[in-house]
This record gives sequence, C-alpha cells and structure tokens, in this order.
Amino acid sequence: MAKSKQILGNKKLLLEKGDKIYQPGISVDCVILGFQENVLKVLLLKVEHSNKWALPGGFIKKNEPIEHAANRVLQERTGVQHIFLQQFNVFGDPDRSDASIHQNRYLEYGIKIPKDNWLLQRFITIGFYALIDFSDENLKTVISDETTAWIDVNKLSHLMMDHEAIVLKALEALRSQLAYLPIGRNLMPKKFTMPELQKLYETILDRKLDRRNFQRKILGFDILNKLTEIRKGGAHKAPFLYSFNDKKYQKALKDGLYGSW
Amino acid sequence: MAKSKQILGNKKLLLEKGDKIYQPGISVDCVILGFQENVLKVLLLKVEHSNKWALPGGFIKKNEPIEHAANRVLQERTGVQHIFLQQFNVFGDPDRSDASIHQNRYLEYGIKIPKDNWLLQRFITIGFYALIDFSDENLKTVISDETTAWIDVNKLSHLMMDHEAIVLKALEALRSQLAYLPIGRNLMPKKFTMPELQKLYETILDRKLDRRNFQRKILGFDILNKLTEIRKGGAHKAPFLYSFNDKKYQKALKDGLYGSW
DNA sequence: AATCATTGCGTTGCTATGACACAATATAAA
DNA sequence: TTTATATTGTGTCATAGCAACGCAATGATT
Repeated sequence: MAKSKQILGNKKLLLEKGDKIYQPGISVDCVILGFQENVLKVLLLKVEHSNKWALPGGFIKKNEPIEHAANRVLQERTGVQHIFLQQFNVFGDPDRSDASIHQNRYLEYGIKIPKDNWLLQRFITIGFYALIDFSDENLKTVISDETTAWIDVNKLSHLMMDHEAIVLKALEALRSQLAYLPIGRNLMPKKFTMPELQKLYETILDRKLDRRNFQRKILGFDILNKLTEIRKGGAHKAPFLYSFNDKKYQKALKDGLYGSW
Repeated sequence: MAKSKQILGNKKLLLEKGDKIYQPGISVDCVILGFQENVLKVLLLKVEHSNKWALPGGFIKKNEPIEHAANRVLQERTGVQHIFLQQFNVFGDPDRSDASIHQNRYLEYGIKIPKDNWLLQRFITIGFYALIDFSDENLKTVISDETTAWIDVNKLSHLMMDHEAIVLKALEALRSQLAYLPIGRNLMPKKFTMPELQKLYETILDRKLDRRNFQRKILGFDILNKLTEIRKGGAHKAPFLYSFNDKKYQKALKDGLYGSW
C-alpha cells in the first residue's frame, strides 16, 4: 500500500537524517487544554503499538524559534493558531526518556533502531501549555478516537514517561497565572454566560467560588461586554450573555490584572 | 608554562570530545544576584579576548540532571551551595549564538574551530536565577577584578549575545515570585535590620515602600525572629536585629505566602 | 543639654472580599 | 393554568488587608 510505504520512508528518514534536520536532544511538548462539559480536558495522543498516551510534541528544526515549533505542533494537532501559548517549564531528568517506546513503534515496521541513534538518546523537553476553545470552527480534533483523546485532567492514567507530571505542572502554572492574566478568553466560546465562565474558573482552581462575588470580581476587571441577549433553553432563569472585549482583553494580557483568587 | 599547556589541552578536549561529554546544543545560564550597598547586583564574567561580559553558564553532562548542572555552575563560580535556584525561562532564538566569540577565544591559543564543530552550532539555554548573601563565608568572588564583576542590574552594558535580556527576564520572574515566596532569606546576612530588608524589597520592586506598612506585612508573614540585639553604630536610633526563622521559612517556601506587593 | 534623623508602635479611613438575603424569571410539575 | 423549583440579577453587611499618616522614643552629633 502506497501510504504505508510513505510512512515507512518518513520513519527511516527521521531516524537517519533527523539529527540533521532537528536540534538533537531537545523537544517541545504541548499541554493543550480545553473546557468541555464543565471539565478541563487535555489533548492526548495514543502511542502507536502501546497502551500509553502521550502529549502532542515535536522537535525543533535547526533554524526554528522554539515558540514556532510549539505553535507548529499546536497547529498540526488542532488546526488552531495564534492563541495563548505559554512556556512554563523544562523537563530534563536524564532518565525521563524511554527507548523501548520508540523501539516498539519502529519494530512494527520491521526496523530496529540502532542503539546510538539520536532518537534514543536523552531528550530534554520544553513544556508549553495552550488554551483552546472547543467551539472554535477551526478545531479539527473535537471527537475522541483511537489515536486522539480529550482526557479529563483529573482522570489521567497510562501516560507515557513523565507526561503526567508535565500536565500537572502545567496546571500549577495555569493556576498561578490565573491571578494576574485574563485566562478565559481562549477557553470560552465567543458568547457565554457568567455561570459558564465561573465553572471554568472553579475547574481550574479546583474549588467552589461564590456566584455573586465571582461576578463582581470578573466584571471589576472590566474586560467583558455584557450583551443584550439571553441564553434561553436552560431549565431556569435565562442568564445574560457576555463576550470578551478584545481591546481591553489585550490590554489586560499586557499589563496584567490585579487581585488574586 | 605548564598551566597554559593544561588550559590548551582542556580547550582542545572540549572541542573534540565536548559533544560526547555534554548534551550538545543546550546550556544553562545562571543569573546570580546579590544585594550589596543597597544595590542589586548580578555576577558577570569577562569574556576572554573581548570587551563583553557574560553570565556564568555551562553545559549539561550526558547523564546529569539540569538542576545539578546549574548548581555546579553556581558552586564553581561562587563557592555557595544549596541555595534558592530557580528555573525561569528558556532562551532559544536560532540567532542568539555568536560563533565569533568562541573563535576569538580559541584563536588566542592558535586554534581555529572547524565550522561544523558542536560548539559553534545553535545553543538553547535554560535560564536559572539564584540569590546569594554577600556575607556568606563560603562566597569566593566578592571582589570584582578583571575577569569577574558584580554589576548593578540597572547599569548593564556590553553583555554578550542575549545575556542582558536574560537578566531582565530573571528580574521580572523574581518580582512576580516576590508575591508568594519568601525571597529575602538568601540575599540577606544572617542578622539584619528591618530597614535593611526593606531596602532589598524596594530594590527588587524598584519602588519605595512605606516603612511602617512594610514592617507590618513582613512580620505578618511570620517567618522572622526578632532578636534582642540591636544594631549600634549607625548615626541614629539603633534598630532591632532580625533573623529568618528557618523552620517557618522552609514551610513558607513550600506552601507559599499570600498577599501581593 | 539641645538637635536631628531614624526607628517602634499605633490610628484612621478606604477598598476588596467573603458570607449571605431577596426578588425576578424561565422551565417543569401539578 | 397554576404552582413549584432551581437558577440568576442585584444588593447588603461585616471583616480583613492595606495605604497613608501621627507621634513618641532613641542614639548619635553638636
């Protein structure tokens, strides 16, 4: 089959020439977070020929800025571009790599990777996190299948190598950013209600917030537009819709918010 | 001279075998900060055969944790160990390296580095910052000389490559950490007065703080011991001395403080 | 002994925040 | 159609933290 031949060729090329194309020993991994059904979810990829899951990651091309590499991974996996992407930590434990994962993936194609191949060496990875909106029309991978899944960050299991620790560290970074950056923008749809936004904050912070105090504080940041519309269809009083005021949002991203949770 | 022969040997070894010993293409750089004469200073090293200054940095050994490499650099340059060392950002612009600096250093020894040598390739560096106490008896490099200098962070000039940007980013990280971590511990001598500690905070934050409010807030953190001693000799009322309560300090380091500046 | 800058301790008023009350309202149940 | 119910919009109140400021005490200088 032509396609599998193509894949085989790509794999051989990566093994043989990868260290000429990419910075060896360095990778980026993206913790791509989305908010769906009141749950914070992270995008994971099934590792071929393994029962483990992995963060979408990639290598850095020889002449490519790191942020660009991270954006490339994000774009490839989600189709989404130009969104909040934040470097948060480097993971460099000498034992964090796992050669057997690569070996198994290649063995399926009849290839045994030489022990001294660059792909089996120690890798240091730079962690990025990204926040995306599930209602974004550009989003490709909404649906989970065998190779791609959005997993509740509180129900992680069977992650490859140190990827669970990377997710947890990203969440920690996200929580501390919440205090001084307007985080919601990329995780919410264009129009949303105050209770919906509150759910997001409660999910990230992992605790209940008072409805009335939350509203007062968020509105105090002065980054939302109150719309005249109302969300009907719910089983109770219809809440107002809001949208982010992009101008004020951008300003807040630059200058920071004040206050803390 | 035997010593210069030794140096020459080391340099050749690094060129020829460096990529076997170290992770190629990746380095650590340390922004080592100290507080002296009410000024926040950063440790810089003179680049050989150049009018530029550089942050103390180093490579990561093949099987060495990144934090260990950063600690090694810190130890080599200052003699100080086991102190607050914080990873804060990765700097990976493809054009951040400068081959001519290495070439000039080696040309002095009659060596021309081959263009494809690992040392001239792109380097991605992981930035750490450390806070040290000038009165620490282990501190080796208190005095500035031709090869080592403590430079006022507000008077940086002639720094190599992107090292000035790295220092500025470290300061930014330090400021934001100040809100939830007890920073002073490593920058102050064992015993210090409240005005001295306040100067440190004012220096880091780059603004004046109210004397009385500062004292109330710091004491509210409950990480200081008030000593019975007094600092005499100053030209006015003698202030009390304080020391950090190491137990409570460690707890605060772990749990975080609250409040902000 | 008088002066002076600095320190220790305290007060006041404002603002942000946490806790809670109550009316309005969209749907579901009766 | 009426009633019940859960949820939302708006407001109040007490408290804690904080900025701004007052004033007496103190150690060295004159």
